Amino acid sequence: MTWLVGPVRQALTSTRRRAVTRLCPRPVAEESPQCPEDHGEFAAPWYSVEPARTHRYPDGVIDLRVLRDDPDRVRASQRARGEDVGIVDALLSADERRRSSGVRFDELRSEQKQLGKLIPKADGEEKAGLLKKAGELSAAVKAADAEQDEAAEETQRLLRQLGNVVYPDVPVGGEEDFTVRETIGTRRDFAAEGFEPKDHLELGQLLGAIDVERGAKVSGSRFYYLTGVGALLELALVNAAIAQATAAGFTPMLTPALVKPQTMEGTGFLGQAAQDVYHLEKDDLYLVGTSEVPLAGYHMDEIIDASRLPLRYAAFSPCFRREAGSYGKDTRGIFRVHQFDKVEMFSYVAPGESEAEHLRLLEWEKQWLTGLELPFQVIDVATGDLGSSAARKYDCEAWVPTQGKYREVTSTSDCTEFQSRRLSIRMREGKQVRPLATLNGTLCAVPRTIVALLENHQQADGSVRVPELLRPYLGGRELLEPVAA
RNA sequence: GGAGGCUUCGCCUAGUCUGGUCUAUGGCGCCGCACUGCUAAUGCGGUUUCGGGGUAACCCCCUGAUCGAGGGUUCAAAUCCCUCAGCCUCCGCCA
Repeated sequence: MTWLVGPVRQALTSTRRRAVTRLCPRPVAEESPQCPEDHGEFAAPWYSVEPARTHRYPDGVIDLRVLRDDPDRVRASQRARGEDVGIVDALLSADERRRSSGVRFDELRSEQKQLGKLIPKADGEEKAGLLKKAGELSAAVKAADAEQDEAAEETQRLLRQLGNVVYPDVPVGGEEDFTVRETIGTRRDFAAEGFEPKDHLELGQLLGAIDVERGAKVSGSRFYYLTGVGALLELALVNAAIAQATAAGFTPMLTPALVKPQTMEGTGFLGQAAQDVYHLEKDDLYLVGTSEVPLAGYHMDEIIDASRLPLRYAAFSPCFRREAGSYGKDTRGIFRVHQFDKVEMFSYVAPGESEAEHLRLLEWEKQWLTGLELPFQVIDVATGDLGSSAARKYDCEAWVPTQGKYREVTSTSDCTEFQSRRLSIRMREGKQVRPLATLNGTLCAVPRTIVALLENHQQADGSVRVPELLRPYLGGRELLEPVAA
């Protein structure tokens, strides 16, 4: 492992009070004595963290100054999402109150500080007089402080309720109002091939790959075991996905599955999605529904030098979902489950870069699904179906023959500055410090990918053809074959 | 789970006992300028983040907050008290 040194490092860290003191980047230059460890092939950047100071002023979805200047943009976004529009005016007035009470506090506090300097120098009667005055001033300062705090909290509370401002060209409407961007791959004609396709559960049982009965016995409905080739298939998928992501320059990560409320809240999962999140009350920790959460939290309260962007991480993690709003939906098999594993991509980029990065994430997803030889379509998800953090979302939906439908297997969201503002993640560019953009995208959500693979690659005899991409990860196996009952 | 130590504006650090002179010291790093034929060296200046106000806007100016977080005592808190978090050391328990 070698290091960038000298002028290159200087160029990377050219700002005044830079966030990065040392880098351990991938390109090879010459030996440096500074890094104590060899990070190997997948070196994560090694750097000292510049913590962002916490502060009591509101920081939410958008810059309050932007809101003041162009409230109509936010109103339009809320309307498109089908969410509260009146909140914008409540927010504007709370902000007004916050600023005016802030001015009062500042003036009083300034006076108090000046007065405080005179006291130790004074004696006798003069001192008594000053103390009396200072006492009165102190009470006034406390009152003004409380008022300011109250107004700031109210502003914060309202600000946090706003969804991300959607892009103006996102299709408006509900779940069914998406637009199809493109359709890729060819759907098989099972009638022409002369057999009735089996669904993924039947196939999974034939192959000895999926056991939902025992999943239910041990853990309840929507739990399952992957057994035999099913278990091997997951490991193959995960390894192949990590390999693709790593080749594309992502840093592979294994992340915590339990996070603090602050992290969960900052990523936007405790708003409309809260009912879908598992909470461990005793410890006040949340089980993540996606590694997007720990990946977004990774740089929480940090300032990242612009030269280090984009930062790309690919995490493998378990995901937990209560599926509270989906009783009765997709109850058969492993399409919708409470626990599954997923390889997720996550990017930190400069705000102006987010749309381009979003398309890149989509391309990587398409590359993955194409490699698995699955027929799928790409949709631009409608405003009403976006998570609160997303300004736009593209889903890839794989064809599921036995359902006669395209079903979501990957999803990529451009969260613009939503998460970085809430988690206080910023970038330093020259003298400027400002929020950056975060994006996430599924590479491989294991159970759904298995559903699509089994159904699309099944043969008449119940065996399943392994796409070439996966063969090296399955010991060269070309076919998954039924096991004797 | 128990005991102790630590946490200061990139990094290291002074300051905490004895509250006000802290506008938080010094070093390193970095930025700018000067000087030397380049680099180096030296000198001088600068170097947290966030809010608000002034400004058409930038530079800039004024002002407030920020010494792990929150609360308390006080005219006044880096400094005293309480709660919590994180890190380190030791003990116990446990994959």
